[in-house]
Amino acid sequence: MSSENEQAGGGGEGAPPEQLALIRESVRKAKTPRAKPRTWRGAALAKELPVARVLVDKGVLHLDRYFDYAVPEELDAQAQPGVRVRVRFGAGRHRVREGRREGGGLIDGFLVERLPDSDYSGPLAALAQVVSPEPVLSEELLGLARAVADRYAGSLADVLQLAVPPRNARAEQRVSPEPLPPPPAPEPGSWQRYERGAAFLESLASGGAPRAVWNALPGPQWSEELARAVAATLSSGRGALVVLPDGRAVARVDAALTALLGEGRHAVLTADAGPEKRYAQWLAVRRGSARAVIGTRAAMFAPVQGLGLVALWDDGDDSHSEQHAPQPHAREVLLLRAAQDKCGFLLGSWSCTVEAAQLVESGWARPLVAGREQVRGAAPLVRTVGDGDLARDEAARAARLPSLAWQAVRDGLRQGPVLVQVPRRGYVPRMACAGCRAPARCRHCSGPLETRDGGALCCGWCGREESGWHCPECGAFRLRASVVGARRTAEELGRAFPAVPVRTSGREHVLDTVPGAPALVVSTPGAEPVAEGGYAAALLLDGWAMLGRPDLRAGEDALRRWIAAASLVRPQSAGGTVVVVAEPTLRPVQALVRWDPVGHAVRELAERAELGFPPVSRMAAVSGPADAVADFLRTAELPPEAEVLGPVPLPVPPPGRPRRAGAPPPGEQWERALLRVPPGKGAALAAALKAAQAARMARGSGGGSGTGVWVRIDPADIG
DNA sequence: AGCACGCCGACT
DNA sequence: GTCGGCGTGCTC
Repeated sequence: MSSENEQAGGGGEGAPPEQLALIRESVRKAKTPRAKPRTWRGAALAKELPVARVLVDKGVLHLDRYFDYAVPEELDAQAQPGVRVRVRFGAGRHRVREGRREGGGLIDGFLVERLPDSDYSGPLAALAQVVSPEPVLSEELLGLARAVADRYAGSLADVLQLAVPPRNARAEQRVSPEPLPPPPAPEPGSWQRYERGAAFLESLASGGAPRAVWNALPGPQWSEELARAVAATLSSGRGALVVLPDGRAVARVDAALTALLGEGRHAVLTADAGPEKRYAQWLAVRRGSARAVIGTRAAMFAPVQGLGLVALWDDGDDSHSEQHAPQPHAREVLLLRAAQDKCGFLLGSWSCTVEAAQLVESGWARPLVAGREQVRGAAPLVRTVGDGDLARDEAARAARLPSLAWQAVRDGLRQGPVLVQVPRRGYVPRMACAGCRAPARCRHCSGPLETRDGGALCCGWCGREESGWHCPECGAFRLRASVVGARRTAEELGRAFPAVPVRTSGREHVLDTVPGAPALVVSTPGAEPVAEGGYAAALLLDGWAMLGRPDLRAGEDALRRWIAAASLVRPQSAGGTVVVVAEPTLRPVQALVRWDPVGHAVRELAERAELGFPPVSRMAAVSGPADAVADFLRTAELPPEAEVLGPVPLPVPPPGRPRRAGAPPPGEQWERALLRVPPGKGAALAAALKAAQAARMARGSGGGSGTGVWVRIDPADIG
């Protein structure tokens, strides 16, 4: 889709006569919709399809369209759709010296299409170079990138930067191995534990495109189950793609696939391989020598040939959110991909996100769940204890542990390793009702209430001050901020069991596995090692920190992390016990006890719909210096349904801390407005934001730097 | 982003 | 007259 420019480029008094002639000619020709391609003299053009439509590789939004170039005869053979090219681009090149155009820089681009003529009325510049004959940008990949750019109000070039790895000549030179013939369809194996598990595999194996939200049973079988889904898809002669949250998960599925299918059928795409190896793997996938791909989020764009299945494990893990503009989420990208390629879709997790529940609720995907007796057979016993109930035991008091928790650890250590989950530092507490601990929300827009510097209670979304707050749940008038200090508890715990080794796993040093012998394993959420034979018990100490985060997902996230830890514990029948120290009446705590993450997500979804929260409504955040945000909101032509919340001041980041994308530079005061649209209007909102951003950029209020604003669709941390 | 075009004020 | 200020708009 290239926008027609009716005016001739350049022109004016200073132009050389040759150019004036061309301008006059093009003005005359402007009435004819399709002009014959003309270029500056001297160049012999390709005889067939002499026009190349090029996507210029610049992330700037107002350049987010195609430009036509003439194909010189000598580049005719190489200039195929999908190849990387270099072109001269930039104004001020309407100078002719020695019969050749010059000026403007050489920039990279992708050749999108070859055409018989151009709808551009001016003279075309010629392609400067075909960088390599490798057609890296297929029609499918371009279509996907376009859809992702639209969904996230980003530029196509930005998305392509995520989707196509940088070229490496040596990797391109390597010969990719011949593809292996499809393997036989696998046995359903442990998929039989799920009500529709075997049918799901059969559908994949027979060329179908089933779409499922899979609530995985606790335990280590998930990676093998994913491998079987991949094998079933391969057996139908199609390709499969699995996106995983981190390197440890990739290693597990890699091992499971190798065990099931041997080497050579799947490629592993992770960021930690060097650029050459990464590109070589990517090329092997594109060339069809590996039909199955597993990897971390960058693999979501992998150019798998004849895609039959896209799968995602644990979509609630925030590492599935891309860090680079426009920050697409792997789940959303794979959704777009499944829709575009009409392939199977599998979203698996031990837990369940609200988005996953919505896919089932809307009828787009079917639930893939196990019966209650299977769940009971696989899950540990979960017990809760409020943090008021302190033990009488001296050592337990030192560790500030309730007696039930203390007993669980002591008993567990007789049988094997015991996992202790402690919160990560840096969780911001939010305001909650002092009586029932329900989160305090704004009565106008349901945003989270926060205390400002002056001590006044304000909404974090719309900025309205709240003076007469009382709890709508229980009627109490007092608020409390959540506080934590459980890391110390874990240290005390280690001191209380001096005979037992203490291992720690956390951000800096993550343990992959621990032996089955008695040990205290202290870990932050997400870093829990797998224990051989499963943990005998787990103690989840971070209730308040997890539930107190100023985030919409606090409840869902807490449940997901608890479930992830508890899934590493032996089943109840083998003595596995989990104790969670948190208020037993809270919804996520109850969901853990009943082991019902799906039910929790469904209820949460209903509540979000009622309150106008994402993912039912779609939200976007616009942040930047106050005047820039105000200007953006004034000039943007938002859809009529759009609701503007705020802007409110963002916290000023203290100096010295590394700056996050979209966050103010240290010491600077920024504001943020939230935009909200009802279901079905997300695309319109994204389009409006993209247009407004493009208009601002063209006016020179550059994006990212200077007086620009950041636009983020589906913002995280929105209270 | 660059970079030229173009329409206004000070200058040889 | 014309040199050059930077405001505006385009880049095939």
